[in-house]
Amino acid sequence: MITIKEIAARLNMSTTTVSNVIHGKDGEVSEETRKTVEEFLRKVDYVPNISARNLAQNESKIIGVALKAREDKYENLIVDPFVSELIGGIEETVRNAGYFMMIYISRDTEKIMRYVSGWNVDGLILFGMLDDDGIRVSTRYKKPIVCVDTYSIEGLKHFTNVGLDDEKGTYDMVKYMTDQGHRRIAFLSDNKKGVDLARLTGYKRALKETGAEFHEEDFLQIKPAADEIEASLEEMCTRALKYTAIMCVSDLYAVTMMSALMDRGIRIPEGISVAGFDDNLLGSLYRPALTTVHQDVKKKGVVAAETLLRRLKGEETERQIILPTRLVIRDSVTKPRKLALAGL
Amino acid sequence: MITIKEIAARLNMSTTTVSNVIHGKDGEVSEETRKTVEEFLRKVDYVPNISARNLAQNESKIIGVALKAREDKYENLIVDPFVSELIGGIEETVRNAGYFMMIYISRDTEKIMRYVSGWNVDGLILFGMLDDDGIRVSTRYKKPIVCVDTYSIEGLKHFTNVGLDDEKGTYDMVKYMTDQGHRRIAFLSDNKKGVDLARLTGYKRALKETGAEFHEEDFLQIKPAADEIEASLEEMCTRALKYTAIMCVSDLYAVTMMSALMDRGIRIPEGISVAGFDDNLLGSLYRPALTTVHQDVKKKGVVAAETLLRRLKGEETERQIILPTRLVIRDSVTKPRKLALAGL
DNA sequence: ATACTACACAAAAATGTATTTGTAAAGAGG
DNA sequence: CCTCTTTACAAATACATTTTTGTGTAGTAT
Repeated sequence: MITIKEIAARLNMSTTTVSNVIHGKDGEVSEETRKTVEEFLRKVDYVPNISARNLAQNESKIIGVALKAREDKYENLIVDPFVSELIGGIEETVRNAGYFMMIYISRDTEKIMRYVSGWNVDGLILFGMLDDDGIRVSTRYKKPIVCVDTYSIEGLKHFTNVGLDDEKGTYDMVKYMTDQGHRRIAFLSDNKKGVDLARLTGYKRALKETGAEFHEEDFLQIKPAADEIEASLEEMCTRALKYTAIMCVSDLYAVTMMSALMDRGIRIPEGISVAGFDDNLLGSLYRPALTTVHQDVKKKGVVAAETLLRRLKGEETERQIILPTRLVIRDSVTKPRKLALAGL
Repeated sequence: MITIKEIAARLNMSTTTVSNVIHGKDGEVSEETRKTVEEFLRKVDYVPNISARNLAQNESKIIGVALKAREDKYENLIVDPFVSELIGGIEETVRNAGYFMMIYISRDTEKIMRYVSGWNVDGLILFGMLDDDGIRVSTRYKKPIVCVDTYSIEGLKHFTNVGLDDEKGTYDMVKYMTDQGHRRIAFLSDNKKGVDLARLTGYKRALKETGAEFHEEDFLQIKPAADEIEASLEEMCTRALKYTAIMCVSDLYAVTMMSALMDRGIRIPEGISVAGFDDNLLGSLYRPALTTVHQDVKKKGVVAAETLLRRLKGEETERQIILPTRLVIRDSVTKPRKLALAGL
């Protein structure tokens, strides 16, 4: 790779002049030499060394995306459709602004932050990082941070968050179900933290408005780990018979559940109605097509990145940006059947 | 961020000594000073500046992943399940070897290669880049390149390729179908290039062995662009009636097709058998569960990355690495029905 | 006692930029 | 004609490392 220095030498001028041409500092350089240099640059196909530039300017033009891996889910987070769509949105935005995206995945937040400092990353987008440990580590980092989908109280104090009105999402959907006549509605998820908790809360609120009461047993806790999923599904299906509808915390679980139910001879939606949350390809291609709560994941990434970029330009930004949800009515929810186990 | 220089100043020693401790060059430094330095390093939480290191060593510890975006598919490539799984495999491998992954997506190969040189990327993984233009640009880059799934003759001359036995994959599946008694089998894809061509070839070969002849009309060309997909699906479904089975070039298309057919009252597999290729989550969760050709996409990424890393260590590697496929028999293919339009 | 070697560290150079400071030459204003 | 400013460029410095070369001291061999 040819360097600015070498170019300067070959043209018998100083690096300053070449650098000035490259940065289009007109007025600092005569029309004639500008042309000479520009022509030469094109001829030798000059590309500036970014490491050197970073060093000289003390900025990296890198946006870091830090993902804390969870034990039980996918062994590799990027494969999660949510994550890949999110990253897609970030990448596109960041790239168009002349930045690069660098992804860090680990369970070890310390390690993540070492990379981040090592590369002198200009700004950081956090996903799934904000447990107590993650917050402690992240606050040490003195550059702009935006996090996605965090409900950590402590985290919200420190960082800008881009999230979703999760609570309203499930509220609207469960309201839609109760309007259809459903009264016995279960909620299926694998945990009760963060996003899942918010969705659970919306479900409870809508349920309460019908006068129905939430019992702990209405929470179907699925175990997604590969060695437990089959047994878990078996249990879910038996317990599901007591309900006319299931509100699932994600499309993935909704589709998984529908398949498990159909495998056991239960028809969807005639037997049980099932609703999802996210609005993936998965649910739209499935038959019956999934009734679900739409969120624009890519946009989440775009907004997170845009917000970060604005912070990098010195602008102040909102502390919380909440994206809206929207009901997508398809075929997996209908009016309730008579209860299979009537009288329960 | 504290620098080596500052540390040296504070401890009244030279940067050389600190650097030697950091790099564990025993024998170059006394036991005592080593301890002093190590302790101090820990205390101030020193992290080396990677840009500076890159500059000094003329290596970046970055593995670039270059993806040439296609017009008609997803607006953002990372969202493609294949791509995200591939990237997942690469990221994991590369990270464990102490490298970083940097993704470049563009339709403009020139632009991609400018980034690559700018960052002084140590090695490159190419996907979908090797059209004529891409090859011209890529061969200018003088560091190791590994490409994934390329069938470009010219490309194979220049670079190591990690691919799949696509031809055998469809061959095996179509053989399985003909063994079940199918004779009229269509092939569904959106193009006839590269991977798709190889899969088409395998299909033709298996077909030929039954004595059946391939007619151009047996190739169902789907148009996946958002504004054409509906009309295209309508056409596909009508044309599909002349067959007892469809070999689809991907799980995504298989599932899309199954839904379209079922929406028109055709039962799968009783009405028409459908087979896919890739073995996604999509197909395994669908009902009827998709009979498909399995490939290990993540492994493709891992192998590509490993091969590249070996090249970086100076090892010679094979020019072509072909991963195997495997039939996954589920529920979407069964023995043929009587032909709906018998006598055609 | 002299020369050589090993040790432990320091000083300096190099990596490729950007930026700051410096400097001739030309032109303008009085 | 002298001073001041502008123009167009050059030289030097800084960025944080790594690497090469240098140096003083102590120990060892002759």
